[in-house]
Amino acid sequence: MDVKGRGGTKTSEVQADRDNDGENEAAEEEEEDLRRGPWMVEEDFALMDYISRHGEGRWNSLARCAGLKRTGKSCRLRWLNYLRPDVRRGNITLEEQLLILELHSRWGNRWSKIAQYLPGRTDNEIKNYWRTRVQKHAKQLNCDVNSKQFKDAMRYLWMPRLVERIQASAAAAASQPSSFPSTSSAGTFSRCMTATEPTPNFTFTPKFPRGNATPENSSTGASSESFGTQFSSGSNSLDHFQGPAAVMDCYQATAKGSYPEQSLMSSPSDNLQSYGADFQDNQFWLDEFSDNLWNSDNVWFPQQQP
DNA sequence: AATCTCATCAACCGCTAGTCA
DNA sequence: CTGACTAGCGGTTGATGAGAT
Repeated sequence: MDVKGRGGTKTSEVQADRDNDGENEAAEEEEEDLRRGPWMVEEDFALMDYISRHGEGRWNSLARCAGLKRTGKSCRLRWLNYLRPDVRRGNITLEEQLLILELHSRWGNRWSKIAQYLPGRTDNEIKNYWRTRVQKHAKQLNCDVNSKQFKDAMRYLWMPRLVERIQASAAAAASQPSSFPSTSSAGTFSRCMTATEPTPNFTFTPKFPRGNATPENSSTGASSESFGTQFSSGSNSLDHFQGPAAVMDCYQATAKGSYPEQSLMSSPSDNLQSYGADFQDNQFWLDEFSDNLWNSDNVWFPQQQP
């Protein structure tokens, strides 16, 4: 990582950036104490050790007290994106892809909000996924990622295809004599998860959201009982969001040309009924797109790695 | 074997909103 | 009310590794 030699401590962290473009000597004097770039193992240990003893707190003072020559901002980011015990590493699963697509269509680039519904995943990770996979493909198709065409393609082609793959994986897993240990999660989503993760070498204990606070209007938030129940436990801003299983139901129905009685989306302007009409309008374009889609599965559905 | 290209992702930046004295 | 400070968000950058040439 490039060390630009800008920034500073405490107030100067932001202020130095804004005021002097690295020419303020006082700020520079302060910042020479600060480390930037990749974290060293010792730093990670120091941060983890401090948080395990004292918990998270005010990040700037935490950084100082832990003896870290880092900004509080940097410590916070390192903890949230990498060191937190419940951070989930590894490939984004098909189910997670489906959720990301669905939630992004609903909320746009609200990465942290989307991340709340993918326990263990960070906003950064989801954002990276979107940029590297989704935007890349939009680019290949010469259409804007925010265009109606691309969104329709996602909804009518990519997402149903994801559902197919999830089902296929689930079926394959079911036919195998328990070669994978069952996870603690119940429900459609978690059943599928085992199929795409041959080596689940982590203990998945989702916290919701961000590991501690009350989940968005959920009373069952900290429970690790079930992916599914967590998703369906919210009620406020998610409205009638039914969780991954409902997402899958919707797209199964859509793929078959029928629509569920209860829309996944609560907004009248954003429900599957209207998608049906839109679908007719865009049939021609989607047909072409579909060809492209089937010919580039490796882009849409990169191989899961062990 | 060397070099180039591309994809990925950790870490940074700027900005905004919230909190508190 | 105001200003200082902090936390958190979304956008961007750059290091790195893998695959292609």
